[in-house]
Formats: sequence, structure tokens, C-alpha cells
Amino acid sequence: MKDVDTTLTNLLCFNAYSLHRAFGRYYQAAFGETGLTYPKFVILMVLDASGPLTVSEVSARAGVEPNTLSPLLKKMASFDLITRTRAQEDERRVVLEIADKGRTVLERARGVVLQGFAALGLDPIAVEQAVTFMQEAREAVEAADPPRLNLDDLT
Amino acid sequence: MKDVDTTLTNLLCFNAYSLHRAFGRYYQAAFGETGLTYPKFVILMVLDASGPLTVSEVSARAGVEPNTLSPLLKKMASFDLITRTRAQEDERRVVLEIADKGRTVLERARGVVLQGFAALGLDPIAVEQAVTFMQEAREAVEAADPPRLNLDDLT
DNA sequence: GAAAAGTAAATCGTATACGAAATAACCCTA
DNA sequence: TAGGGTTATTTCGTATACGATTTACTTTTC
Repeated sequence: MKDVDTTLTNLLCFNAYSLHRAFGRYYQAAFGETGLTYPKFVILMVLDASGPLTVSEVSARAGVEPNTLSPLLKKMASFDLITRTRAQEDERRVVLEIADKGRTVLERARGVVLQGFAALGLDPIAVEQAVTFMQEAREAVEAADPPRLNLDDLT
Repeated sequence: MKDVDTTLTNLLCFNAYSLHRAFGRYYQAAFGETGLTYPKFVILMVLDASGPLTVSEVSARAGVEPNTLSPLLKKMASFDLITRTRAQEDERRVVLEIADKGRTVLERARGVVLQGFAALGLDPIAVEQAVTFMQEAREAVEAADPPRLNLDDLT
């Protein structure tokens, strides 16, 4: 019976963390001084794919908390990437919609992202498998009730 | 010839981003008010596995920039999780070493992490394949020179 | 052996992220 | 219809994270 490998580099969470930050640096370089960032790109993708959405709906689709989105959306509206209006029927809601400039920026950014991704030379089958697995893993993590670390007895 | 799927949920980068944040929320709940966080856990793992290291060495192993680590390491030293000393031979270097309290905290945290991970019920073979792929992907991303987004002609 | 070049960390400015609490608007019931 | 409960978003406080710059110390070069 093989021992479970507890080495950092073999932990799924570490690799997700690590890969995420590598992509983060990558897109920071790709988007440069344009003001676009990866999270903003994601929001544009979401709004482009689904049409007008409320903050909560964007939150659910992007998997980011509403309080994280709130300032981000304001900034994007100030750059005319999206429009941001209170719903008349329910003044609590804020409706977001991609604007023309946002669409233009998104198209170009999508081009850069896809071109850059193709240049990585990763095996498409392996990518698809990994993506499928990562989606399952994310669902499992989100559904899980984590065991709690207790350090109360430590000085 | 099938079109490349450009849907957000099928992009590798989005899934890395998404999985990372799911784990982030998960560990925030698991570690709670203990003061430990996932990045700090990673640093403890690194120092425990490799013995005393400089800031740059920790940076390389954890895949986090030194400027990110610097304040983190200070905080960890103030909590007695690690020791932090200037090297005599070369006063530029700061040598980090895991402390007794750090080892205790690490052992318990490792237990929580492994127990929690096991409870996710993920297929070990699939996990191993995904981890291997993610390591390759990370290397490819780090080695790549990203295409640059240009928006200079936009108002 | 002093200025120049290089290197290790830290600091600065900006951008995400999260949970908790506050705010504002809606809804429901007595 | 006046509260009381609920819901959507925002604000607040804290923690990462990065690139660019600065600081402090070493090494190299002339």
C-alpha cells in the first residue's frame, strides 16, 4: 500500500494556486498598460455570453463574490466597457451590460488569449481532460464542509 | 474540423482561476481564526521540506514573488512560526527556518488538509493526472512570451 | 581601492479577493 | 400601513499578489 504523497508539489490545491498565479503574471504581461486585467476579461466574457445580468448573476457565473465585483464593475463602467444601471422594477438590483467599447476590447483580448494559449503547445485532449477534472474538483470543494483547524491549546 | 471552444468555462485559465478561489474560500473556512492562511501553510511546507532557505529560495519553491513574501515572512516570524535572521556571510540575505511552533501548526494543518482532501472523494488517478498536467501547463505558461494586447487606437 | 555593476530584500502603488457588517429597497403580515 | 424580515449591493477591514523602484550590501573592474 503506497503512502499518500504529501509533498507540496503534488497537492492539487498547490498546483491550482501555482498555475493560477503563473497565468496571472502571463496576462498581466499580455494586457500590459491597457487597463484590462484577467478578472475584467472574465466579466466581459460573462456579459458577452449571457446578455444583461445583475451583480449576483455575474458573481455566480464568474465564481467571484459580489463584494469583489462591486468596485470592479464601477471601474469598468467608468472606462465605458460596460453600462451599469439600477433596475426600475427593483431598485436594489444593478443591471450590467457590455458596451460597444467593451465588445471591441473583448474581441481583441479574446484573440490574444486564444493565440497565446495555442502557442503554449499543450495537448488538446489533455487540456480537455484537465478542464473537466478541474470543474468536478471545484464543485466538490465548494460543496465540502472543511474540517476545522484548532490551535486553541497553543500559546 | 471542430471549432475551438472559446466558452469561458472551457478555458484552462478560467478553471485554474476558479478552482484556486474555491480552494481559497475552503481553506479560509478550515483555518478560520487561527491566523494561518493557505499561503502561510505553503511557506511552512516549503521550509519544513527543505530546511533553512533565503527569501529568494522560498520564492522559487513556492512560485511567489519575493516582494509578496517579504511582509508575509515578517508576520510569520512575529507569530513565532519561523525564525528570520540575516546571514553573516552575506548581509543581504535573510535566512528563514521553521520554528517549533511552526512545526506543530504545520503538522495539524497538514492533517486537516489531507483529511479534507480525502473527504472530497476525488479519483486518485484523475488527481495525479491533473497534477502532472498542471505542472506542465505552469511551466509552459512561465516559459511563454505572451502576445500583447494593443488598444492604442481606441478612444 | 574607489566607482561601477550586480544582487537580495524591502517598500510603494495598484489590483484582486474574502467575510462581516452596513445600507437600501422590497415584501409580508398583523 | 407600520413594522419586521428578506434580499441586493456596497462598504469596511484584512490578506495576498504583482511590477517597478529603492535600499543595502557584494563583487567586479579599472
